[in-house]
Amino acid sequence: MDTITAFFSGKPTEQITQNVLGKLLSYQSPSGLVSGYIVEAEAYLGARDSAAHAYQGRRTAANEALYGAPGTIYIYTLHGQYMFDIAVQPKDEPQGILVRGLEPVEGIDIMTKNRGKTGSELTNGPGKLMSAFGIHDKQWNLTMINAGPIKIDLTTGRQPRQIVSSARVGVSRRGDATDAPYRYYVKGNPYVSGMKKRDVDLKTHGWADEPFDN
DNA sequence: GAAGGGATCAGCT
DNA sequence: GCTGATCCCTTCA
Repeated sequence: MDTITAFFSGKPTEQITQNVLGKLLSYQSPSGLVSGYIVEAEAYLGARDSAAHAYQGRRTAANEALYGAPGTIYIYTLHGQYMFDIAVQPKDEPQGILVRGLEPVEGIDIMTKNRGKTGSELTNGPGKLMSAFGIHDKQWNLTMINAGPIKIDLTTGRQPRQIVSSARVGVSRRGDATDAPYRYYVKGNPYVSGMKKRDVDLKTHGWADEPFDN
């Protein structure tokens, strides 16, 4: 079993979602390399999760990637924005992780140009981070992570000081699972969506290792 | 700096 | 037609 398969299966999706926090997500874009540490993600638990795209086994051309092998990339649009998911659990078990926030590392100049914004506004939301990466289509939907230009580095990365869980964003009036605490984020990181300025830890950005200057 | 509402569009039904 | 796993701008503090 390769490392991607092992990382994205064999344990509860809630746990995998917490494990991706601090991992480096990168994209070798036509304009250059862009990357960032994952600081916020949500778990979607498939057929039994009333907030999930695969609730009650719903399966269409659009959400087919959720049924793929662990590590399959699921890209879909919402309100004209592109969202980035990673399918987890074995093939035909349609669970997934939505990446909602990144702390930029490489290609910050490219992301600034793509977004027309600066600072935490670069990547503090699921549509924003895709826009920052310059991804405006579903070209990589259904492809495997680490097999193409989109990669996740499972061997290095940073350690969150504290992980906070909350209800998922944008899933009001979605049945029993509406209030389930399947959103996880790095406490105090400025690139978490909706993070209030007074809750940001300017010194560490919520990481346990080396401190920041800015 | 918080809150509210319009924009926007692919993928259903 | 209608609906969001959203974003952005405007308004009011």
